[in-house]
Amino acid sequence: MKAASSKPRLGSRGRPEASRAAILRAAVCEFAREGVAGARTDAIARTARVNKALLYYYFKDKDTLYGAVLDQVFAGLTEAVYEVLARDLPPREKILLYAGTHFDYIASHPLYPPIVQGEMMNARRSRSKHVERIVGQYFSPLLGRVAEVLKAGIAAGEFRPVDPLQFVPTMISSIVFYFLNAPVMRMMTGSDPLSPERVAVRRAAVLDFISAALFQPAVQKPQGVQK
Amino acid sequence: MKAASSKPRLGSRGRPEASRAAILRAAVCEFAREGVAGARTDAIARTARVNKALLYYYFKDKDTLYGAVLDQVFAGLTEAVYEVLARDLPPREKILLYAGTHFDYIASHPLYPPIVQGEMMNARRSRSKHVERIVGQYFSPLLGRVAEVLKAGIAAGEFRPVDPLQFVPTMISSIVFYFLNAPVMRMMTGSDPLSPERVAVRRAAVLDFISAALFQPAVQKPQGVQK
DNA sequence: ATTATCTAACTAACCAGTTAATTAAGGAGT
DNA sequence: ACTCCTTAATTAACTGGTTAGTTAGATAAT
Repeated sequence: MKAASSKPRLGSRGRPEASRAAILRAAVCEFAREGVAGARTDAIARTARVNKALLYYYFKDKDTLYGAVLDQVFAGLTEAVYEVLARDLPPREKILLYAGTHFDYIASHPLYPPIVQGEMMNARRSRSKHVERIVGQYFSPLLGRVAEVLKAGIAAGEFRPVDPLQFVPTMISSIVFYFLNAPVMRMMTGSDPLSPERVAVRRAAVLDFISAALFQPAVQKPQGVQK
Repeated sequence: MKAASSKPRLGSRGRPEASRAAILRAAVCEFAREGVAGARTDAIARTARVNKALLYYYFKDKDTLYGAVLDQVFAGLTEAVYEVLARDLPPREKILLYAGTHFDYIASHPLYPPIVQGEMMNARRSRSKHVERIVGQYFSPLLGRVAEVLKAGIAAGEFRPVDPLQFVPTMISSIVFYFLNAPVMRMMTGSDPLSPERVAVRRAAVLDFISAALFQPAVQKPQGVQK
């Protein structure tokens, strides 16, 4: 009775990190579904089974909470992806491994794409504060790392001479778009595009697309490629 | 003095279609920048230099106005793109012409991508009403048309045997993503990704990606491609 | 008793949508 | 050509529901 865990109903001092985490989790869900402008703090509090004032106890305001959500999203992705980018692998394998890892991370966190895309779109409204941080802290470094792999592959003659600044965004778009538009896809096909089978098919298609668009065709060194 | 045109300041009966059009134009801008939830009817009215009540005179409510904006966006794209899809051309030329036309339309209407993407993301909140219409009226038919071109090209042996349901979204994502993320790109590179030169570079890159990912490599019929 | 955690109830601002009045043009009668 | 009426176009000012954020206090662990 003295310790804890006898009260399933958290009184006034149920473990604090649990409350904080519940708020964050609920916020991820709400921001993903409704966007920054559409998200309601009351809804977040209700989902987290917590009084609304507690949001403001742990987070300065709605915008700060949103920032924390963004950090969680990007930190997770970055961690997953950097691990494989640090490995010592030939360019072909490395780029496919990176793409596959990025894909898998998103596939296992289906709430994240709308949050990321929502933030991308906030960037056009000057006051945004978060975008700048996200870009500097997560985006630019990631772009740089992947670009290096591309350059290495091009230098080795394994990749077609693409511009990394064009190719990396294209690659990422092919990974992310499917999940962003999954609801629309469901509407068109009737079946669930997020089912494991469909996701596996998409994964294969993405890697195939990247391979075909990037890898130098099998011919070793003919005269000149057609135009 | 009796006719019109002597009063630049619209009294109470300046040409009505002009007011309606001004509202729609302002709404496109506001919805593009702020999203459905973030858009403010007062802001639209202010931008259109019109009293807010006039929005409700011409459009039932905010959501109806949003629907009108969506229709304007998709009708324009559909018209531009269908024209080229109707032409009698070999698959390679047709698919590149389609992609180029789609790209050009978006490039010349930079406010549209955020609106489209915003609507895609609304689809996950069940009540949306618009999405269903948009998908049925514009999206599914377009996907079908482009898929036909792909199938023709595959049958003719000109294209790799891709799944149209995977490839078309990938293609569209490579076209659209650049414009969606232009603000972030500007942040990373410092220069303006929407300048005519940069857009031209992107256009070339997109068509190159599509060609490389889709077209059967020059070799006629070797044994087996390297898995 | 002090401090960290938590809540019910409140407030101030905001914002979609309404109302009732105003303005001008077209016509109908004279 | 002049008054009166009707109707389309337009607005200033208001309303009521919603929502971000606050306050003052409660609860328990130390």
